[in-house]
Order: sequence, then C-alpha cells, then structure tokens
Amino acid sequence: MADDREDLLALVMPLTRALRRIEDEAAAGHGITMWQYAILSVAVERPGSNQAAVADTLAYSRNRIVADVDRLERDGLLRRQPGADRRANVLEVTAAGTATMRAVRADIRRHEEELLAPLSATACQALVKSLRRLRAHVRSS
Amino acid sequence: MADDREDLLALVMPLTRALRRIEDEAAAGHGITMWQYAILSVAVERPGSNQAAVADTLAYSRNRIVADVDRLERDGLLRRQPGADRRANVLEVTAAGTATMRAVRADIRRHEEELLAPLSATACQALVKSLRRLRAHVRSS
DNA sequence: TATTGTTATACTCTATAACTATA
DNA sequence: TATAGTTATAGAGTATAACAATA
Repeated sequence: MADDREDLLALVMPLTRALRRIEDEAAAGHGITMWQYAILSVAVERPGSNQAAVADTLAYSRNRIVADVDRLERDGLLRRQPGADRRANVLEVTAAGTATMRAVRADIRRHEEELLAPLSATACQALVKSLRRLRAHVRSS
Repeated sequence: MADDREDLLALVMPLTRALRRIEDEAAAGHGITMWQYAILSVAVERPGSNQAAVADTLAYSRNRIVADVDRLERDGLLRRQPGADRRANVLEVTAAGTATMRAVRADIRRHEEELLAPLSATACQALVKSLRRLRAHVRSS
C-alpha cells in the first residue's frame, strides 16, 4: 500500500522531453518540423504508403498530416502520386526530401549520442532492447 | 551518414503515452487530474514547499498550478498555509489528500506492473537504473 | 456502406506578459 | 529591485464532425 517507489512517468518524462527538443531543433535547423521529418522518414522506409498509413504508423492524425504534406510538397521534398486506389495519395519522397531527412537524422543521432553518454555500450543495448519489448507490449494491449 | 538506427523518440514515445494514460485514468478514478496527483505527491514528500517550488520540481508552470491548488483546496485535499515569507503559500496536504494520493498511486502501480510484465526482474532494475542516470544527465545539461 | 483525403470547428494545453503584495 | 502568487490573453496543439470522391 505505502508503495513509495517513484512513478515511472516521472522517470521517463525528462528523457522524452529532451529527445523531443533534440528532434524539434534538428528539424528546425533544416527548415521543417519534427512531424514533417517523421513523415519523410516513414515515407522513405515504407515506399508506397499513403497518407493514412503514414499517419497511423506515427500515431499521428489523418487530419493534421494534410497541412504537413502540403508544406513538404510545396518545398519539393515529397510528391503526392496517384495510386491504383484513386482516393489515396501515395507519398513519394524526392531526392531533395531524402537528403533533408538524412541530414536531420544525422543531427539527431549526434545529439542522441551526447544524451546516451553516461551509459556503457552494454547498458545502452539493454535499454534499447527493453524499450523495444515494452513498446511491442503496449501496442498489443 | 546513412545511420539507419531507429530514433530514440520513436522508441520512448509509445511508453510515455501509455504511462501518461495510466496516470490520467488513475487520477480521474479518484476525481482529480494527473497534475493534481503530482502536486499532492510532491507536497507530501517535500513538506514546507510553496507553490513555486512544487511547480519547479514537476517542471510544471507557476501559472497553471494556481487553478489546480484552488481545486485541491476547495475539495479539502490540501491547504494554503501562510509561511514566514508572507508572499508564499506553503502547501499542506490534509489527511483526505494523503489518502487520495495514496489511492491513486496504488492504482498507478498496479497498471505499471502490467506494463512491465514482459521484462524480467533484473531487466526491470537495469531499465530503472539507466533511466535514472539519463534523467540526471539531461537535468545537469 | 466504408474509406481517403480534406476542411472547419471547438477544445485543451501551454507560454507570455502584466499586475499585487510582499521582500 | 526582485520574487510569489495571480490573472488575462494569445498561440499551439489536438480532437471531432462533416463533406466529396472513390471503393
């Protein structure tokens, strides 16, 4: 009853905040937002995805992705391509879009390394492994 | 360059979301919000704290805490006590407030256990240890 | 009938700035 | 002058509902 262990949320939230800031700043450094970077990432890694699929993968919103895709298309980082299903827009990332995505990702990786500095290589591997397991678990429940 | 490792944020965000929902629902189950539960927790664990100190501890806002303290005081879970510095309100949790806080915490712990189920006891300890180290690191930077 | 993309709307959360009373 | 608490306001973020085109 008098369980005085610390809340897990209080343990994880500072880390999440720091990671969020890293992605915000890295994306802003290349003229896009964190969500736009995430959209480019998924569109590159899962070619043939439409807007709904990308939004669902990111646990993002099918409404809000519209404005982001508008912006990415206007800036020439991505194209809406008609697919077999003529309702859907297949998101095709351009060469410029891929380059921007990779540049943002490189910046993110650099700052993530600094953040992980206090952990040993094995501790870091164990952390990633545990986080992957927990993610799979919360997704299936 | 072509660093194809996954973003840490994408790894941590689902976990944070699940923990956030656990706390939201546990607090709502006892008629308060997650932030109000967090305020009660800090006020209990650090007696003599004023509103600013509690807000800072939670990385919350000195503005928004006002309405939460209003609500907690109105419901008899907490009192604003004048301290030596008459500008400051020392937050004194009532017996009812302590009971509510512990009840919410017990519900949170129960759901946290379910969430951590896929990890072994040693993996769980290692995870908490690594998260504590990372939190200390991001706070000091 | 259901789904994709889209738009509009409202609601919540958050950040900023100002004000008061004390110090 | 600086700080604690308070209030008001504006902005960002988010959720919900509706619509047209297509399946």
